Amino acid sequence: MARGKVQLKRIENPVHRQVTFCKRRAGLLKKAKELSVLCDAEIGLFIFSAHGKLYELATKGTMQGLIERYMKFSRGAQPEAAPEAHPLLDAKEETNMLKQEIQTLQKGIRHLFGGGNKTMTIDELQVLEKNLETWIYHIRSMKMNIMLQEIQALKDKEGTLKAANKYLHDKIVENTAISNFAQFATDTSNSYPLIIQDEVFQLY
Amino acid sequence: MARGKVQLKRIENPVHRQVTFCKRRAGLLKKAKELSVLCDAEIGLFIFSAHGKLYELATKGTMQGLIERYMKFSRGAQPEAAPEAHPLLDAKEETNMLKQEIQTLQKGIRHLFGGGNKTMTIDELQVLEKNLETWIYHIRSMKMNIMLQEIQALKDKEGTLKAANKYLHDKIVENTAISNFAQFATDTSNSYPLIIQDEVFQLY
DNA sequence: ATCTATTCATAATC
DNA sequence: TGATTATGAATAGAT
Repeated sequence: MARGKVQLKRIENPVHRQVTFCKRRAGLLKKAKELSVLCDAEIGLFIFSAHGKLYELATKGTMQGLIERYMKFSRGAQPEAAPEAHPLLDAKEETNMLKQEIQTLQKGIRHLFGGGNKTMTIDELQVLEKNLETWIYHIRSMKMNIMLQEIQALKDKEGTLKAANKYLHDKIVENTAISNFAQFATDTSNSYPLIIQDEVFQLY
Repeated sequence: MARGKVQLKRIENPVHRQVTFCKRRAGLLKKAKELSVLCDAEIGLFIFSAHGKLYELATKGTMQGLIERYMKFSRGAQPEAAPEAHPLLDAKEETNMLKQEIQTLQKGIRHLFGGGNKTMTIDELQVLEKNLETWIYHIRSMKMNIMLQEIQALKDKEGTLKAANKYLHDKIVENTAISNFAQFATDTSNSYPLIIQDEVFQLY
């Protein structure tokens, strides 16, 4: 924020990191108190430093009380489903946070594909590369999830089919035994196939 | 903070209070995230608005996990006041994390590609992943090029400096030989250094 | 810790 | 609400 724009990544120099941690921690606690006073809000905040030290703020009563209130609140909204709802997170905030990243990405993409004439610095490229790697990671997670779901669905379907198959097979054996008792146990090479094509069953 | 110094007391005008609450809440959450990223800290933050709405941030894992850590930390040996929900926590935690990741990803992609609201299929993801890999490849090439250029520039500069250095060294030897012929070839240990600091030459 | 040049956040305004 | 802008705050880097 001063004398140099901040990079939104872990500060590698441990001295700088510690100093920044002290300063920003103080700033954050101050801001939290201000918000609580100005707007009549209850705020619970705890910060674990990288080395495990705890700093906390509870603007009303104790942290315990606030945590209990939090528990009650978030339990209430626990039951599953509601896939398209965005109950807690302010979508706008998240969007704004993403905007900066996306701007960098778009700048990069424009440069790569749109003939943008502005040169990117190596730092910008570094940021862009890191973002892309993150995106790929997310995408791979999503793909993995989708594939796992599909596998599960296929397994379920397989189970259903096998059950139906067995049922039909039994039925056929039974019918065959009744209608043509003479052939019983003489020729299995022409028996109905154990595996039946999926298309036979219109499951859905 | 702007256009008027802030009074550290509850804002009485409800409209102003609401507006300020929104803005400062966003700012506080942002600052908390920044601190967490920059300084490698874990932060839990929850805000109850005056009307009871909850806003929360957990920088690592879930708020549940952070609260548990907080509990352990702040009261090492007290009886459990939160008896609920120990067994399922891990699975739920993982699920919640994935959901959040996916939501973030979807929002980001929506923005990245111009605001389409569609959910992505696995094929689309495949395409996206491939594109991202291509972009990363391009970016790495660009970085490589820039670095190679810089290396070449440095080599050029080195060459220039060495040439200048040699020229000056020759000059000095020549002058020494002329002005103090008696010392010629008698004591080389005090001769001028072959390597001269870069600062001597103001090349630009 | 203190100082200062900058960037950032945001109160007021539209 | 969503922008815009002027200004106060926060703070990165230097001392």
